Amino acid sequence: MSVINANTRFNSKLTSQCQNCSLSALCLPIALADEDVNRLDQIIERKRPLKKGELLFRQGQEFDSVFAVRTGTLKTFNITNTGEEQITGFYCPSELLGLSGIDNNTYPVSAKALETTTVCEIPFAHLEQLTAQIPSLKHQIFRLMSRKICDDQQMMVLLGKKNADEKVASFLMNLSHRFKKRGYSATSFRLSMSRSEIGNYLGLAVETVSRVMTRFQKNGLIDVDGKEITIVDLPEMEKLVGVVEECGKIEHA
Amino acid sequence: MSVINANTRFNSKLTSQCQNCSLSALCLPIALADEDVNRLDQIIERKRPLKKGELLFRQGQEFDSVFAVRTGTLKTFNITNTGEEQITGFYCPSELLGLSGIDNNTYPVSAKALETTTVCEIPFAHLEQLTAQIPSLKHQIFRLMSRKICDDQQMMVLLGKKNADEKVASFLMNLSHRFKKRGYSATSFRLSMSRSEIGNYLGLAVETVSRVMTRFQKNGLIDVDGKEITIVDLPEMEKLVGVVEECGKIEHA
DNA sequence: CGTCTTTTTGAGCGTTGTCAAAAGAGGTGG
DNA sequence: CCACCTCTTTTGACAACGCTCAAAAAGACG
Repeated sequence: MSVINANTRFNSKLTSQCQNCSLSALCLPIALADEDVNRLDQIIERKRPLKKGELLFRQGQEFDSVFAVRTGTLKTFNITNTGEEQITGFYCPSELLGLSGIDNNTYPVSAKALETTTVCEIPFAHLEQLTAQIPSLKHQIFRLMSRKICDDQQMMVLLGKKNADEKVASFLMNLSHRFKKRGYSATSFRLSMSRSEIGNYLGLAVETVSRVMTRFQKNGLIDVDGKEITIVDLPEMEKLVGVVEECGKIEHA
Repeated sequence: MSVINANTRFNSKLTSQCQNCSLSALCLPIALADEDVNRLDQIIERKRPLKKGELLFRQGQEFDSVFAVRTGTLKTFNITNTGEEQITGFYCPSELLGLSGIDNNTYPVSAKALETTTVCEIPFAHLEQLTAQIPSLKHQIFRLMSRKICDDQQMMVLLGKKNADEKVASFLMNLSHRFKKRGYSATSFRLSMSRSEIGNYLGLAVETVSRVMTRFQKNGLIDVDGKEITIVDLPEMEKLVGVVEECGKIEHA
């Protein structure tokens, strides 16, 4: 479980580029001119896949790059002084992680692959240079960071105000929305994280997560088969989510 | 309690400018050339003071500007679908708010003055233009947003993992650090928010906040006199804070 | 000085965490 | 391919932390 060398490229020539990447519409939801996409392409490094459990970067490590998930899932987490881990986020394909490292030039969290995962590495210094030439790229980065702030604040509402049922429902519906946006089923998907990781993330004990999910199934809200989740009663689940999810709900141009 | 007109300037010529502002070192912790500070100055509007309870901006309102607090304090909050408010942050002098509005071009939260408060309004479109001419300003904005992401994640750890004692201790120590950074006493300060607002922010009932503070006083950790707080046993308080506060602790250049 | 709000304090209850153990899933090697 | 081991998930019993309700005390404000 060592941090993989940031310089290790993986078959760079053969892997798809931004133009061909099915995620580009999500990853770059701006109308970049072809030449601009090319310029972006040139700074992006496509790394060898991470195996389950491998670290993409480590808390305290010098910040170099932000990463876009291509396939797989990652979690980011802190290690508290009592030695336990606190998960601060899960990252699905098309999503960007590492932005929190800009401030101190150090990653404040570690990022670990939950399954075999491929990412695009975007050296931030290069990206920042490029924003001087492509103003819309700059705006896009501002927006991505702003969005992250919104999302985290919704998470704060979840942690501070919601009970166990609402937390679990919100978590599942959040994943549902994210899968839907990527063109996957909004009602049927596979959890790449363990119950324990869900509980950790939601501020709940594992047992509580398990109990809530079982009860949801009994009540016909969802169907659980191990890590496979099917959302059966979408309206009722939405109702449980409750509080307005300002940032998550609104579709972005 | 209406939103004040964003165009209302307050005595713009007479109020201090960035060069003279005692907060500039915090507000602009970068070595901007004099001419650059001037350019920044020109886009900043200094608004008339907000009275306690007035809104600086309202959830759902179109995003125009970010704001730097000059004096006073603000809170940002969401209104949940059950009509209750969820406070997402408190803002002290030199701190910037409104960044979460960039993403949707809409403020996802409302901002309300907790006391008489003055702010500098920075129209974001102008600021963004200016970043094209001043790369270090652009970097500074990236850093500020990155910092906000770090801070919010620390807040997520607090809400998800800490008990009532640790939450209250963390809250007080966080304020202490912020006051210290601004040159005020780290051990003696005035809370501009009510117990109810603290509880709301920390995910605790008012009564719990009150009880914890009373107990802290009994145990010689702090001294409470209404809204006046004195931190008596700083090491013990730091110990209670517990988990590593990666972002908050490190001093920024 | 009276009224309204905020804060404090007390009592009792409920949700969720902890502990424990069984059941299930996944991985390894013979 | 099955047996075995380990890790994860589920389920149950119980306890505790923090919430709710209620009322008194202390401030704030006109």
